[in-house]
Amino acid sequence: MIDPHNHNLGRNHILDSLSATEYNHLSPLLELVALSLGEVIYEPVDELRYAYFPITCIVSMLYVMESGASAEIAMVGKDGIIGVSLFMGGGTMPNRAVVRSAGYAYRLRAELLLQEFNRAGGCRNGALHELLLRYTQGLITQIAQTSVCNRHHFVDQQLCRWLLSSLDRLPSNELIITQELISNMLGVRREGVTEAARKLQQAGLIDCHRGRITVLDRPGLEARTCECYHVVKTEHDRLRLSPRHAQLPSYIPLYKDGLVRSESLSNRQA
Amino acid sequence: MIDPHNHNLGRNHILDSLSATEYNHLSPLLELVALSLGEVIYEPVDELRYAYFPITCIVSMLYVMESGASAEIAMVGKDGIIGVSLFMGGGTMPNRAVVRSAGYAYRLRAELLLQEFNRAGGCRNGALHELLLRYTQGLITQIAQTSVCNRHHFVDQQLCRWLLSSLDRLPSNELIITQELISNMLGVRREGVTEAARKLQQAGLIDCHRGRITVLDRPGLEARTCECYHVVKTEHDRLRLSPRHAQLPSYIPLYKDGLVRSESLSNRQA
DNA sequence: CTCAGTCGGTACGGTAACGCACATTAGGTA
DNA sequence: TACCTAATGTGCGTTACCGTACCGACTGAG
Repeated sequence: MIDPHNHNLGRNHILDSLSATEYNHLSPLLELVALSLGEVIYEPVDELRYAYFPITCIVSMLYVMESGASAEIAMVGKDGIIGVSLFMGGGTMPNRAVVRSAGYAYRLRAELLLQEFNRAGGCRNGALHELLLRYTQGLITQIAQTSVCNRHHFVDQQLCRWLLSSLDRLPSNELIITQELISNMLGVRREGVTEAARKLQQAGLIDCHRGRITVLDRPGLEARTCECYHVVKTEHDRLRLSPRHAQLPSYIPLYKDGLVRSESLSNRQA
Repeated sequence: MIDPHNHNLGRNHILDSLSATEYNHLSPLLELVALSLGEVIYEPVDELRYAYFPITCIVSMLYVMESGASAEIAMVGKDGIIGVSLFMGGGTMPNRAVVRSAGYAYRLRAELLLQEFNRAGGCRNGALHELLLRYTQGLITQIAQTSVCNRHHFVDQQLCRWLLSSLDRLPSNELIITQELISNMLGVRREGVTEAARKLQQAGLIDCHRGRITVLDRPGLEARTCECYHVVKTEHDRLRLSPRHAQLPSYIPLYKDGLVRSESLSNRQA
């Protein structure tokens, strides 16, 4: 069995943020598992038996509509955990978690996660408690920004955002995924993704090849994506780094004089 | 000063779910405030000084883009709390919270909220801790479903969803809001809302009149809205009612054989 | 009452994305 | 090798929504 720690595959950010004492306490309980493309971690009504800490894989939370159409709600990789409903108290979530990039993850039995989550560190809650909640706040921002992006931005921009977000969670610059799959994540037509990808390829930013996308020019993608990517990334980094109370982000996109600025709700200017 | 408890204005669900002992401990710390339309509770980088428990008001969390365009991320009324970033650990959130329906709320100083949140009940976390986290999970579902709705559903359906969600948080069947404002929440053109509202009015479901919308036929709206409303409502009720581990919802919309059902990611059928 | 400003209704050309149909090509398999 | 399927590319009519413009009507202030 491989050990990701020795193979330089990168590790899970939440686990990495634990103190040595805490990690040593937890590590014998973790089980390394290989997750393959398409594997379903949970369905809408499933009570989770495990929480997953991805290392090299990426898992998508996605909602599948009655019509069969779908949309990705959030993606989780080495930055996070699958199974927030365990410690948030709901037990289940009305969406599906599916592996969309094969790789490794640690898994932890649900009851053990809860035990660690509720373990008091001194008179307060423990480190894992704080880490998980802070990650979940970042997840909220990711979901919210996806919503905004769905509303206002072009497929081209959304594809850039999606590629960049994926890249941030992968060890290389290569994505193993078909355009059809991406279209299911973005909730658009497959042809729309093809069209957008063609533009990026013509601009020399990516190379598409039968279920494999190689990113050639990351800064180029960053220049083409919408603000949504940056908002989520900045917030994510802020929440990851700040141990207790986060410092303000250097990127402050919202102090435009838009809708509902101060007193009046109706002072909108473009 | 009015006391909402005596005026039958309804109360805040989170506070209501506390035991008598816990509520009595908290209640002297709560301050009743009147919030007026357009008031901004927090801006993206604001450290919150108070958490707000709406009673009769509705507060929207909305993101305002660089261009000035906006989109509502979630709405919070008597069902919830404004200020999740306080106990989730991030301190701030990259969006704006603004009062979009005037009314009353209790507010609680941030440090007192945190104190209560972290207060252990026996060997475990306290009731408020659990209530707040469970509410936050519902909030996640609300945000996620808004994202899905933005992607896939018509403005007509979204307007129905929005009206119904608002209605659930209001004491009467009357909304005091302009169509322009609604368009800012939904992130669409004002004319789009006018058009959709006209259809609903012609169908006899609502009555629009200069910044005032009266809902005449709630079931009619429910029949016209998309699944998104029901998903959020069902999940919300489930999370509110279940004290520890939630029972399964009676409404299970996701067991269609859509995308990424079991093994294969690419077995999509409409 | 008068007037100004807000709010809502209507129209029209433009366009991003859709639904569908079909051609092409790469890669694995017999 | 030949074949078959999955993956990608392309075209075309349709449509929901956009941007803009303009107008009528209601409301509240003076």
